Amino acid sequence: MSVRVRMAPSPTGLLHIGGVRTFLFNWLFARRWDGECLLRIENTDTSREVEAAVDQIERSLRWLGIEWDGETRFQLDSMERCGEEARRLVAEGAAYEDDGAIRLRMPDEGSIAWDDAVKGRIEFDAHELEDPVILRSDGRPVYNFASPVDDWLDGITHVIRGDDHVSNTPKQIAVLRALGAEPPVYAHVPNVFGEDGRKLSKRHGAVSVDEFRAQGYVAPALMNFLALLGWAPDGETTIMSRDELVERFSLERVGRSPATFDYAKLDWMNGVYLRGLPPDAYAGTLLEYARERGLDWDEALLRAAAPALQEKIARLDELPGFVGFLFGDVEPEAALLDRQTLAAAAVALEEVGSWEPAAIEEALKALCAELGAKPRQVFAPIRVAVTGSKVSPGLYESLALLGREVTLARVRRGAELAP
RNA sequence: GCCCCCAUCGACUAGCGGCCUAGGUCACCACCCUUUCAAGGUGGCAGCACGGGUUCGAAUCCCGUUGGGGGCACCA
Repeated sequence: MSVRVRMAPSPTGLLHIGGVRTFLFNWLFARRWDGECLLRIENTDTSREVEAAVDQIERSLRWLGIEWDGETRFQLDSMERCGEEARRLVAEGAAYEDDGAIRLRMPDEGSIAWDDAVKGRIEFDAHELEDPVILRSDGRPVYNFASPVDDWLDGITHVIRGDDHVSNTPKQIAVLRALGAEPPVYAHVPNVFGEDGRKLSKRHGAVSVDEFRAQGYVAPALMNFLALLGWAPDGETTIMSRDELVERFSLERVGRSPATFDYAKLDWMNGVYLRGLPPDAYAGTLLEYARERGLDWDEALLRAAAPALQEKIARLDELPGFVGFLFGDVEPEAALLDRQTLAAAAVALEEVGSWEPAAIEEALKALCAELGAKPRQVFAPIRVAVTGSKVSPGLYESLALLGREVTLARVRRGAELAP
């Protein structure tokens, strides 16, 4: 039997990163076993809000590189079928009417148990299980009924979901058994926590895929990081491509204890991916990000600046801080400037023949010798005058990129501004 | 309150009875490199929650305690 799983988001709010991690495990598992991965929206109504949420979910998943098979499905579409099945169960005596609603008859004796693919055997005593409502008095199915019915109808073989569903599972198994269906394999993966050990929420930082994207994380890095949250192929490997993740993924190696989301490690990993990009792919990434952020920057200039940046930033949102000076005026802090150094620098730079990094370096080195000062002393005020910041890409490259005219103007202005 | 789950460095984890003097990665610290910031290099700090068992031998198995999480809807 081939594998078939489903990603089942509810269309409320933004797609949460914890949920995405669960979806990733589903997708990885399906790809690993050459199976199918469905996308089923667990909606109970159709509205503009739902539409927007579905759109956001699909966009986020696509951006991350998690694709699904076939059309997006909607739980709402099987509502009628759920009603029919519920009435069938009543007719068969497996369920009964109660105050207009329909309840499933749970066993009075024994227990309901299953071998969870990540948590091992889980057992619930029948005495603890009350007869759950499966159809509301208004005829709409309840989640714990609609979900297993859909799983059955869709031929789902493995239900991989957050472990907050553990206590729903006996009810769903009972539904399936009453229906005469074979329950799927269940795999309950631990949830992801924020740094304070509590549920990952907004105040910990980015939580939706859109936010991670806006902060300048790249999809392969985020995928790699997410995969390692609660799963590890061994004790050594950390950087893995999409293909490698697919190849090595297994449910058996998913941990049973919850993991904490570590933003610092994500930053590091994002830097690894950014640095590993081929030069033009890197430039393309910068460009795309700048456009998404609404920065109307000159393409050629940004591309030219890319190499000077690649070793510098771990997240794309550091971009404006590093190369913004190339695309707009700067306001240097006067206290960081030095009149004498800048005046001398202006003279030295005027004499540079061909305006390129090597020649600029030569001129500035000579200036250091002339002033009898360390490069760090001489370069600091120049950097501030030209880039408006104490931190920038390499000075020679920065000046070369900026051009002779603008550079000289800023150096001279810096000399005037200096105390 | 009842039920279920979980427990290795600050974080992610490897470990599935002897390869453990507990390994890797992030973070942190120190040093090196260095025009800033990074990147890189070298070294370092740091952990089996606690208490009982089982065993020749336990991070690994069992029980209890403590701590954390989740669930107890005509929500999903």
